[in-house]
Amino acid sequence: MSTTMQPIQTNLFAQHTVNGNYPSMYAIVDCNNFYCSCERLFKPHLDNKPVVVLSNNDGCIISRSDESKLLGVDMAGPYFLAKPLIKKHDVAVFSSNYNLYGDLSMRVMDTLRAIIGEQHVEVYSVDEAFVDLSMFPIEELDRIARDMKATVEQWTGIKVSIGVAPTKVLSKLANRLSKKNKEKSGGVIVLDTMEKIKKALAITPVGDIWGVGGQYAKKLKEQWFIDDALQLSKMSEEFGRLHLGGVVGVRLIRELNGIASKDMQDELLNKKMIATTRMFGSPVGDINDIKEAVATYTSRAAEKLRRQHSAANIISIFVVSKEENHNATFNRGITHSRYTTLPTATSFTNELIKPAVAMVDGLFKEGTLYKKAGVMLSGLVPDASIQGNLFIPETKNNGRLLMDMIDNINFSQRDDVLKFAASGTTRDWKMRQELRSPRYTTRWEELYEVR
DNA sequence: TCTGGGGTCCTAGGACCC
DNA sequence: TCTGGGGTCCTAGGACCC
Repeated sequence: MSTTMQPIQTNLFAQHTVNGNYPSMYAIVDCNNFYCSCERLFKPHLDNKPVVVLSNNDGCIISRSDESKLLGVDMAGPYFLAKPLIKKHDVAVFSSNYNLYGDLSMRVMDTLRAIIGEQHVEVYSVDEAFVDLSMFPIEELDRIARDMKATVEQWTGIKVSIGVAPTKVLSKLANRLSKKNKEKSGGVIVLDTMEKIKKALAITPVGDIWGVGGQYAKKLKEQWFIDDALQLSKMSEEFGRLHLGGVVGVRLIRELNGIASKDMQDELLNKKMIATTRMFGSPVGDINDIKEAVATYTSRAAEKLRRQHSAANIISIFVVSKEENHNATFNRGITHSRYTTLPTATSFTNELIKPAVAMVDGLFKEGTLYKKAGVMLSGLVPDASIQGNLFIPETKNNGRLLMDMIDNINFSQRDDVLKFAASGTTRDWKMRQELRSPRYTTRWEELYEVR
């Protein structure tokens, strides 16, 4: 081997830089402990106090403030296991309040769009957005990122961390490091030289790379002794193809080497699948309760469907039974599912509820307890009944008007004021949400009072 | 007693068609 | 005596994400 041989990423960077600059630079803007921050925004007395937010049904912990993390409260751990610790340290606990989080998320994203321009912002999740900064000179990026952070925090009250790098995977890596050492980074890390990138890769465990989950991390360590991101970055693209999910793995290796392989995506306006699934508040053994739940989830899914002006060709439902011979560590239950291909694509709640409820009969077993059910709509196509279509009988168009009316009323109330009879009215199966905070920003009667 | 919900992308393999 | 090959669609399942 000749001594002039360079590590592979050196060569790749050399090929893909222009005048020493990188052709692309992405920022990931990530809200810190988002759900906890939202809860705190209206309860200033919780600043610097430990806070956690629970999943639906108060099952798992899905957001922790820094103080809770320090106390050792596990992420995604079951609430009941953490309860002693939470009690002992007087941690503030909230059921999730998605109306509130959705509204604050929108404000954060609108702020980013206002600063950088709509076309350069890609909303990635409720608390994260990629921002394309390729058009700015590289030496300006640190200042721009810090300005962005300060503005978002000032306008919305939500604290954010920012990572900037030539690819999305590297920007996520930078973002993670900025959070690990907030004092030093000030919540912003810019990886704008190869030296910085290498250093960052070397101190990132392979399982903390965006796109490497538990399965891959285990495999990489056990079979190839790959522990950190720098080691993985030196593997060939073919290695990625063979062992990390085909083209997904190839892209991952390239991104680690500074070659942007995940483009900015247009806002995903139309989903390809729509699901509404829930755990029950307590196990359910009555077929009529299951039918009510399925009908309700179908209504909700159909609303989502109409909101994106789609119609579904396929509806499937599933139920999860409580496992009888369960052991303590693995009690996930068994999933039973059915699907129906509809005669024509539809977005009408009543046309979807009928087959959905009918499928329950095929799945339900007397004497079994169920803990979860769900409805999925797929085979989505544009909704032909949206504009009055001459070739569709008039009754069909009336159906569309009825759906619009129901959606408008329900949307304005943000609740199920109008629903179909099949959804029932008792709802024994409803999820628990004992600890929900008021929906300050979306319900008039729950508005935050300033004194 | 008790462990969320809603998505994405990709691949393999079978069915079917010409 | 002897039975192709390529394309496309669909479904199941595995991985990942927040």
